[in-house]
Amino acid sequence: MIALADCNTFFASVEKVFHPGLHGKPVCVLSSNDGNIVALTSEAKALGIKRGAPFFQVKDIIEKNRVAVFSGNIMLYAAMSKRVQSIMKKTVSRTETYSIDEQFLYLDGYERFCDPEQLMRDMVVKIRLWTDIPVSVGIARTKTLAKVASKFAKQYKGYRSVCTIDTEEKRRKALSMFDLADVWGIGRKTYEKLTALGVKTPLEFADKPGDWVDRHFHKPGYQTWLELNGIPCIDTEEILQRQSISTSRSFGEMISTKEQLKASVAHFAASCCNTLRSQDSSAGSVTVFACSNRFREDLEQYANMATAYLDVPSSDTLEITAAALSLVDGIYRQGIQFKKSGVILGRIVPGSVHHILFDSIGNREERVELSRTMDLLNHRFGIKTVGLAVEGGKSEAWKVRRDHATPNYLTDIDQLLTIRI
DNA sequence: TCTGGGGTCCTAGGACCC
DNA sequence: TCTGGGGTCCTAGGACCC
Repeated sequence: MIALADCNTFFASVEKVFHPGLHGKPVCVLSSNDGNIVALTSEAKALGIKRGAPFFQVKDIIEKNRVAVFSGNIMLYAAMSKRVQSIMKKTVSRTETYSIDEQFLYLDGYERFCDPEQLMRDMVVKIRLWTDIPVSVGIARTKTLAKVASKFAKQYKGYRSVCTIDTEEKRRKALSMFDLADVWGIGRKTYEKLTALGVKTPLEFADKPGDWVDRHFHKPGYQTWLELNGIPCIDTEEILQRQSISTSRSFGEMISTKEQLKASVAHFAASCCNTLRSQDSSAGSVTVFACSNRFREDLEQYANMATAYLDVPSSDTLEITAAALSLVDGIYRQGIQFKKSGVILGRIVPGSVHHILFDSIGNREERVELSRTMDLLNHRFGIKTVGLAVEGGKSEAWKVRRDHATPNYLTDIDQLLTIRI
């Protein structure tokens, strides 16, 4: 059996930990640039606010109902996620991190000396006590069914945070009641296609013949079908090395000069390189993209991207930034109001330094050491204590807007929570 | 006025090989 | 005038996830 432990409305729950007065009140967390709603409590949902909605479109509801609003603070959420994860990892020996707020826990063997459901229930209580984060757990034979179970655990208080699908009867009942569009692996397109084919519930889908599913939905749909029928097939291996690393942002204000675009790209390239080195790896390709504001129909639309391949995989900020900047020359266009740009590093391989026989760069060790020293200074004295001059000053127009930010309570000694008595 | 970011996997089709 | 078959690798784009 496998369990999925899911933090309830995670980002909003973290904000509530540090703002205890918000208990039982509507809370929303915003995406980068305060653009969209990315997390919201049930109280906020009850007001008609939907996940993904642009902030400006629901501003009236938010102000009228005094909904608490926070700019997303991913550093804070990642730090809290680690604390929650560490409790889960101490509870079960084999776990797998699926996302910032979800963890799979392998329960095979535990039934020999305890009740797995009780084990999970005790874990949920402990997490609540130690971190104040509410968690729901679903237990079943496959990951997809465990996801279904966790939604039931969240939805119905009677389960006391843990729901188990361990019999054929429970599986069929759960799938007959579950919303087809909420099944893991069934997105908008697949849902539309299934509906058009007359399939209305996950149970009807699971009861279709396998070759019918394979013909219409190929491998991904077939895997979901197997999992819904209790046959595990979604890979359980931990992904040790990421295949790409990217940084991109929508700008606070649109920009039009090549210098500004280059400053943003240099900034994102440096950020990608930092991630690259932090996991002791190198990249073999650099992709740069930039585009205009797709919502402004009155302006000329433009989007372009370009990729450079490095002779030797590298994690050197100077080399990768230089490659990224020369790509900007190819995709920049005068007269375009740019709204977003980004850098994607690909062909990731282990190791920070690589060599070939005939190398145009002779001192790779020293150059990566220079980059590492910059990482160290920025870590010790704050982000962007040192950087490349081409990244520009602190108040660039392309910087994001964060009007409702919570401090980094857990990761910055200067931003600890202050309590007045 | 204001509309997110970071990933993975699959597939079709083109380029290339013998 | 007639112009194959089988295979691999790579890439772009789509679909999906949180």
